[in-house]
Amino acid sequence: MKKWSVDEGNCSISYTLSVAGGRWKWLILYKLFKNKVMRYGELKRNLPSITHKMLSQVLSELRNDELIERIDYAQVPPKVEYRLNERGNSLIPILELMAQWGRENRLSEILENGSNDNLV
Amino acid sequence: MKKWSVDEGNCSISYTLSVAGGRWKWLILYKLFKNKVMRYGELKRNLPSITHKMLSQVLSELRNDELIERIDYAQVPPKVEYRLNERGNSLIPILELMAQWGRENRLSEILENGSNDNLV
DNA sequence: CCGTATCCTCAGAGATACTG
DNA sequence: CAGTATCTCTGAGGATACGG
Repeated sequence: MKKWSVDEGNCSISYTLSVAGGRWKWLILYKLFKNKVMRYGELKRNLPSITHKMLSQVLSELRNDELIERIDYAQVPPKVEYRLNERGNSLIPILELMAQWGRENRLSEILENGSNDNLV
Repeated sequence: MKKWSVDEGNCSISYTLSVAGGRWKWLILYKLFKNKVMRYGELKRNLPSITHKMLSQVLSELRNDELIERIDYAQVPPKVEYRLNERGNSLIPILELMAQWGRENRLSEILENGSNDNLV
């Protein structure tokens, strides 16, 4: 059985989750959306608790699912950039709503433990 | 380390994912949105590959995160219903976009293997 | 700097049985 | 019917090293 079934519940939302689900994908897509284009190491630094292996694995999956584009400058030392492609860009409305919902619904926690400014 | 960090990347989208992330939550929220109110067994039947334990665990988490409401009719045999509460309803725009994106972007696969009608 | 391969661990998910 | 507890075990994910 495939872990993130494309058809679970005969529901089109399952397909969306099958390409963008999991712990990291939405987050990475959002980072790429906000920064337009990012290098591998830049992404890594922006996601403190992702591991090397995880990041390259997830980037590879996103590429296979045709959501991002990989630009290899074929130089030494290597320089590789990632950006959303057209299909990836079509997810932006979802990303923006998710971010907006997060901002609005964290209010309670912010009131508890103080400063959580400068969130993107 | 908490698995779905609320703050990963200092990004408000992380909070959204911390309450609605994972393999099942968006899907369950979507089912509740479409059907307004569902019994436990009804949900179970609608999600073929979720296990008994998983479903009750996830429902419990959604309840703890104040996204759904549990109505116990306190009768024998038991009858329990679930529905989105107000906070849960505020996720509907996201759910609708996800479903829409899924419908539109599955086209390629549909063209390959034929009939995929009647998807919600 | 970027990416992959290998090994290994442990937490998450399944199976099953039990209770109200 | 709805939910919990226990036990087991698999495989996702971490650490590490190597390679282009």
